[in-house]
Amino acid sequence: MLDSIPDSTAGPRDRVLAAALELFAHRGYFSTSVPDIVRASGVSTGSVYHHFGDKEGIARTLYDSVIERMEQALEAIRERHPDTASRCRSMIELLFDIAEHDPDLMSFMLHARHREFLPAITPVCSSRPFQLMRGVVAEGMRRGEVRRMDETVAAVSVFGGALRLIQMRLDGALDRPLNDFLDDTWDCAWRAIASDAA
Amino acid sequence: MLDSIPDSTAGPRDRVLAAALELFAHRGYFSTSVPDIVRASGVSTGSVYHHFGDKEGIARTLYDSVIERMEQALEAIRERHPDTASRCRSMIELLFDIAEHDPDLMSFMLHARHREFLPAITPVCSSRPFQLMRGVVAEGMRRGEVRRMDETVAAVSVFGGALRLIQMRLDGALDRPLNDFLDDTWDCAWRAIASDAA
DNA sequence: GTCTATAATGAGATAGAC
DNA sequence: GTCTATCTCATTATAGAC
Repeated sequence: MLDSIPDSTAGPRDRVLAAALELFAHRGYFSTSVPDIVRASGVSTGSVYHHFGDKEGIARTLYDSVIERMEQALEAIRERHPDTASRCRSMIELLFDIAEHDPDLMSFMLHARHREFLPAITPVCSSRPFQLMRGVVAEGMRRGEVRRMDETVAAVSVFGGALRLIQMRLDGALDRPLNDFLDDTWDCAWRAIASDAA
Repeated sequence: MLDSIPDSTAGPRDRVLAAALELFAHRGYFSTSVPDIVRASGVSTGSVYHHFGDKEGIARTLYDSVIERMEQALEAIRERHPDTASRCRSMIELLFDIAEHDPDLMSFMLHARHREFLPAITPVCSSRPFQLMRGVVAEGMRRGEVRRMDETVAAVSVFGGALRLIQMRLDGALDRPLNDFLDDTWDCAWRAIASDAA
């Protein structure tokens, strides 16, 4: 699993990141001011600017760390599972777990409009974690586990439902935990792209 | 189809809305200042505030209009098509068309973080258009056209892939028009939820 | 209803002591 | 490295003539 960013005991850098993640996830980047982060983290303005340069630097650091940890977790799944179906299922399970266990992290990663405040960022869909997920599906297609079709369509079709469900959960539109829906979600996801042979 | 909001010939109200839609879609709500809207619309600050009260009022008006037109278009599809499969397929087709023909509108409707600037708004997933889409799927389940499962899961599974693909297209991560992917997308979407009997 | 000019606020960022 | 005090400036919003 992903480790959460530490909060109270850690150094100022991590305290700022933890506070920023929570504030960004709940109010959004633009509705969070640097003074808000200063208050919530207990770190002074000067220290914040010393470590991160500017407000955007906080968001960038957070984004990079989130993306990297996500990628590692997905890569670990890819290595542990040999076949495409169990890889994809485990990835959906991971996403559900993170969304339940660390909703702020998932919220920041998923629905934050990063382009609005991180000008040089690549679109979420092109980020390395998503590319990795797409790669798994593409490999499944070469192996005959996934039906022949456009690779992008296959990738969005197998993960799109789960991502949408996560978004609903984060928005408070779903009362029960995501795990309750895992079996149904996975059934739909795999039917969408599974090879007819299998 | 949805009518675009008028731009140059219309009254100040519509000019402001058209300019705001474009600016919000491209830069986001928070990166768009009222002076930006004033410049782009050619309507004065005073007039803008006279009509909309405040900046949020512009976004709210836009949001309501977008949601309502969307709902009407979806409802028209529901009335025109008797069976669940052709209803869902037409809805995906509609979404693709809007995303290609009026990307600003789709962008504002889909990826705008409305909660960040419209405090009282209901989550996108609970908006009436989405509820309508969900209702169509639920009806299909009662009729036996859609497999028995959680209704929410069925709804996100049939539309999730298409929505994800639209997001990629809006983010510039997809070079070809969405229509090129319609058949593959629909095939996946319907396999995900179709009753085994059919 | 529409406009220009302006007020008031709070933001991001810096200076400089410790 | 950390802090407080402060600067600068763009933003939202208003006032009041026409």
